[in-house]
Amino acid sequence: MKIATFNINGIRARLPRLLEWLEREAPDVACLQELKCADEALPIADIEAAGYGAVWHGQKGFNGVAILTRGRAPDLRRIGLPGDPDDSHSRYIEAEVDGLVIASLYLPNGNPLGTDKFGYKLRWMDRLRAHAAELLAEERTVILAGDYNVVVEDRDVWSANRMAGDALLQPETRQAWRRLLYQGWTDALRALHPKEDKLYTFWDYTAGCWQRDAGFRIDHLLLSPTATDRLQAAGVDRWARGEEKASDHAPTWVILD
DNA sequence: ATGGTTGAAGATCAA
Repeated sequence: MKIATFNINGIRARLPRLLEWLEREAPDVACLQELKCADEALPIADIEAAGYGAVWHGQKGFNGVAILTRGRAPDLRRIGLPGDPDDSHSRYIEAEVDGLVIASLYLPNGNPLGTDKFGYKLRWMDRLRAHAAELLAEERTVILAGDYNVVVEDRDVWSANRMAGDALLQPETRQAWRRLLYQGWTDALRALHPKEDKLYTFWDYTAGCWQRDAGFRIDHLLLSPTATDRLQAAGVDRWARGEEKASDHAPTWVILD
């Protein structure tokens, strides 16, 4: 069973890229982020024609998350993280698929530092950790997949020095990541590629970042203990980033037996 | 030196 996460950066502008990737890689589950469209504007007919069902939480202009499943629609479990009824951002959706609990999440970027955007990021991470603890307490097989906007280690970015002032690699950001992981989650890509220094999943559009492989590893799949027991493979579909009119992220995936 | 690019909205913001 192949489960992927893909920050699509505008599902309408990127629809040909999405359909091409679904056909070529045939993921059983595709967690999407940055739909950048309202609920009613999602091109569901095209997705269904490609053989996928979906649940989604859109938002006009920015954010927006979805879970696509091959053959049929997933069973929706939750839209939005608990803990802040005033949070209007569409950044979390959770569904059940073949006995697995799967979440598609778009963690706040948090830039620039010195604004409430960074505080919002850290508060959102607190809420994610609280909800993740509840999922583990259910003893279900869980995959938390998405754009975490967290550079876990210095080697997960092309230049930690040049990016030192970025919200993605602040000590507070990494501390919040570790608090989440130490509940018992496994960072699937890193677990299967412990020595690989360029497991990048994102390359900025500017300054020739893609051409000189100046990337970031920020799209992650966190696996619960019983999901980790089933982990067979993990990777990044780098080819997708090199296509015309590509998203700035590449699809990132795991295979469970 | 505060650059560079993209999408969606709309004459700017978020990334």
